[in-house]
Amino acid sequence: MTESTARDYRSTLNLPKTGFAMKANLAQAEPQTLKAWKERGQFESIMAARDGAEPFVFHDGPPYANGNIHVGHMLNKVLKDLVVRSRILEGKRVHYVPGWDCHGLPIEHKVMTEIVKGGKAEKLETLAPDVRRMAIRRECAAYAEKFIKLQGEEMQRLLTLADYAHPYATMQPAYEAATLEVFAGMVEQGVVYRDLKPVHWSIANRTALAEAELEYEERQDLSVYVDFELEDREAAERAFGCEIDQTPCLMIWTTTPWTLPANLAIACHPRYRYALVEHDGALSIVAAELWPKVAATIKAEKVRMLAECDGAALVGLGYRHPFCARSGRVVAAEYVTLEDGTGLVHTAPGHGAEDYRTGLKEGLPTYCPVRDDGTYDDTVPEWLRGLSVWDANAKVTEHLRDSGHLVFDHAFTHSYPHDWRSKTPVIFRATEQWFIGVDRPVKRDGRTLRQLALDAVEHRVRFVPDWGRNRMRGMLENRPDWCISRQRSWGLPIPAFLQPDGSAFMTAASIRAVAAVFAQKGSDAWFQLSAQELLAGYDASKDADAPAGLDLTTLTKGSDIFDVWFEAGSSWHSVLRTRGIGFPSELYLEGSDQHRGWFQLSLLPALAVTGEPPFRTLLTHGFMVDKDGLKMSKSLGNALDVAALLKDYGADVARWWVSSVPYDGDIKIDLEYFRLAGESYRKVRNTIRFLLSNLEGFVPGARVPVEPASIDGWALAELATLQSTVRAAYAAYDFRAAHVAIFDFCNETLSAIYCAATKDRLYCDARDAARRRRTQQVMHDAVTVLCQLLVPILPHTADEAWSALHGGAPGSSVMATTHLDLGQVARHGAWDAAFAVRERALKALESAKASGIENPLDAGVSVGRGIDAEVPGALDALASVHADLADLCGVSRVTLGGDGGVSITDLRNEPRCDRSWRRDGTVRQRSDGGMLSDRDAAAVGVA
RNA sequence: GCGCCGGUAGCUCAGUUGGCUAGAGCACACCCCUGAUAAGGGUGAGGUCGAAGGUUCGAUUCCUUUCCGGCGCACCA
Repeated sequence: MTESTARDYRSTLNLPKTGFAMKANLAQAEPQTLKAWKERGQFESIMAARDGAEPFVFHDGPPYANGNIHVGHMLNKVLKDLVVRSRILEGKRVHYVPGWDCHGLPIEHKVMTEIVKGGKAEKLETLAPDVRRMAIRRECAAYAEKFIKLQGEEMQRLLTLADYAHPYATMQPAYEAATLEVFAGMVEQGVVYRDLKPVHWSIANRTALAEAELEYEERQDLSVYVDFELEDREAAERAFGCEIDQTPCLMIWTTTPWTLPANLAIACHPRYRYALVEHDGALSIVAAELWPKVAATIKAEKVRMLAECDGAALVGLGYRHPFCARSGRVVAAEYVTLEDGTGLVHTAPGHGAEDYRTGLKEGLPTYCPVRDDGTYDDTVPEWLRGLSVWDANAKVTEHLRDSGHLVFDHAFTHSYPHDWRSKTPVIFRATEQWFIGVDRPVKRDGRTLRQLALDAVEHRVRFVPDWGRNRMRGMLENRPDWCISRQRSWGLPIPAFLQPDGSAFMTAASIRAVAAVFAQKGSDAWFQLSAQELLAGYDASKDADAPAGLDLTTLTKGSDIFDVWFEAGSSWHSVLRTRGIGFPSELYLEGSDQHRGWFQLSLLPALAVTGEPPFRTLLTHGFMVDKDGLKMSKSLGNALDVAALLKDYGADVARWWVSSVPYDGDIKIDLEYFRLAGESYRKVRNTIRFLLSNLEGFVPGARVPVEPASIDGWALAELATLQSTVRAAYAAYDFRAAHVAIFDFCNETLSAIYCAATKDRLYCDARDAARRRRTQQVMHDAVTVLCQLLVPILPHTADEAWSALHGGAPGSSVMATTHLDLGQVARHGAWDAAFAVRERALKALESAKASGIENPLDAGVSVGRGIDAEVPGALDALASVHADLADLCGVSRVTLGGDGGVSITDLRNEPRCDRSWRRDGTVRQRSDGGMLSDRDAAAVGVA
């Protein structure tokens, strides 16, 4: 029995064999899979297979149709796909429609930049407004179309499953019409109104500008320190708690003297200290901390600080406007800082964003005496009327100097916004805008949108993670009215008309009439048809809301468009209801920035129009940061390219990584993580490959019975547990838990334990031995279940394995199946004891290596009564699973009995089976001359 | 500046209502197998749980402060 005489039985073994390759080659294979899916009409056939099934309504938030997709899109789209696919496997019908946000400034700005670069801007200016807008819109539409196509392909390359043949786009006529229907509903509910709001205004182009159209340049302005005299000296005495012999003044600082005619209030910080100071005989109030700086700036010589008080004490004091016949009062504002100025802020609600908010809060009018050409109207003192605001700076300053209100003036250089096209400085000017009022009662039930939204967030919407509720509640409590109008070309027109007296005409019925036109011709119709043509379907006599004396022939079209968020925020109607998919949606899933964005701006219209929140669950994910926790950005150079990732690792590995990530909070992303994900993917792949390679020749038919006391029974019970764990994890959107459970099952339960333990029987038992068939049955079940549990994460690999499992049959897809019903799987109680033995045996084997027993098959394990001290009742329990105990420990045999605990016996002196390499006590020379164990002799068919 | 979230082994993460020697995977070290082989298996070494206070018999877990990072909001009169 030396090595030279050992016979080679290799050819008699059932060695693993499969066409399922070890190397996945995803970058090459996935595009082909994708092509095959498309040719087969995978999405359509899955929808057909789920025809009549219970729907799971899930709705895609539209990304902006601009640029290539980035890792943030990848995360978002893959997470969504995990939901789509896992619900389909549960038998649900998921009609998931991908969408794009098309309108808006980023595209218009990009297109305008091209036009300016191409030298076509001047020509554009010569066109009539509608013609010019159409020219811009055509370019924008083409741009959006291009990126919808590009991004759609990139998203499909991620192997996401959706109705890509029929996406929604906010610029589609049907979508636009549906958006107007939502708007009509809101008008009907009485929450839409028109009011003044300050915006960046280009005097040169007489148009409002968005932040992105501003260029900040250095500019020299006149900065002035101005005294506003208090109305009531006694009130000042009370505030400072001392006697004052002359009426003090509030000293403000501004770099825009031209806004002083619109001054309605002076803001102070309620918690700062303010000082009453005497300077060269005058008495002023400024922030205590700033006084030394101010005193130096205004070159005051004789200064004296008389008293101090908190800003809160000043609030409510009245003052006289230095040159307008009215008074103002002191208000509190948290935004007041001590960096510049005097700590008292000149407030003109018609000329500043923060001033405007303060004005709203304090009930001040949004007063703006400046007309669209930058000149004052007739509400200002006569000496200013008709004057340009730029000329007014000097004039106002002179006037203040003459009246003794000017404390100091000097030239001041600062960064100031300019119109990017005309390069002229812009001003803040209040203009008429459309708003959705969150504190106006909704006609249907009398509560306001804010109340409805807070109630929905509190009681009617589930948040994943839960803290999203707090966050959204906070935002809803504080949000101002929603300004929905923009003064741009690339967007959905607000279908308002102007009457000859300048008032707006727009009713629910008139909006619906325009919507019908848009449904046919798209919103371009607004620029191509006359007001009368647009309202052809409108009958004022049937419209109870029509204003008295309405004459349609005198109407002209308004020129505002919607805030793009209104369009996206209408998708619950424009897509879900219009397409009959279902309402409300079970789930909206976006980045946590959408608490303020899409979530909130979908919630408000839906509540106004239907009284229902458009979603039952809001799931948010965090943002990608680099491995040091810093934000991804092109300028930092730490951004990863999706196309490169797919080329290097493939979509399945990328998805495997996404599924492993705890998505609330920041998500660290780095190339290294993809390499690691690739390795753990390979582990799962190889495990499946091993299972498949041992199923060759196994014909699934009548189920082979699986005894709970066998290792196969144990594995089947583990499989059943895995299945329910992973399904529950998917149901709870806990993809990471699903990922970890699947990985641990493949790595530990299967690869380290079950596959290792069953190798011997798979290779050495007779091909059709009952024991081998039983193991194959469980392995077949395992591949089936794993494919189904994995397909949401690894759609390509799962289908590849599925095809291998079914004899390479092309055209079959796991996605067409529902989870295998494993039935009631009994769990035998003896396995806990068996694994306790295994753990001790492995440790003992490790130390036995020192005494020369290096191969576990050269060892036996004996388990005595001693084990009961550590694991009560173990020895008796082990008797029932004795048959598979040696395989479980990887040794040649296990003997039970005696007094010891778990110990290793050296079997190197016993004969070794030439075929199975085991020393199980039955090995002897057989009729063919080989040394074989009983089992192997029978398998080979020798006596 | 304000609101929300996170900071546990080299890395990615678990740690239920405060309580047995703080867990897992990867990576690492050593070893085995060579009939899953550009595979597989075993054993082991890694942590003052961001920092500082406090409550408690006891705190990674509760409270306060602080530092670092992210998202959102606001701001530069």
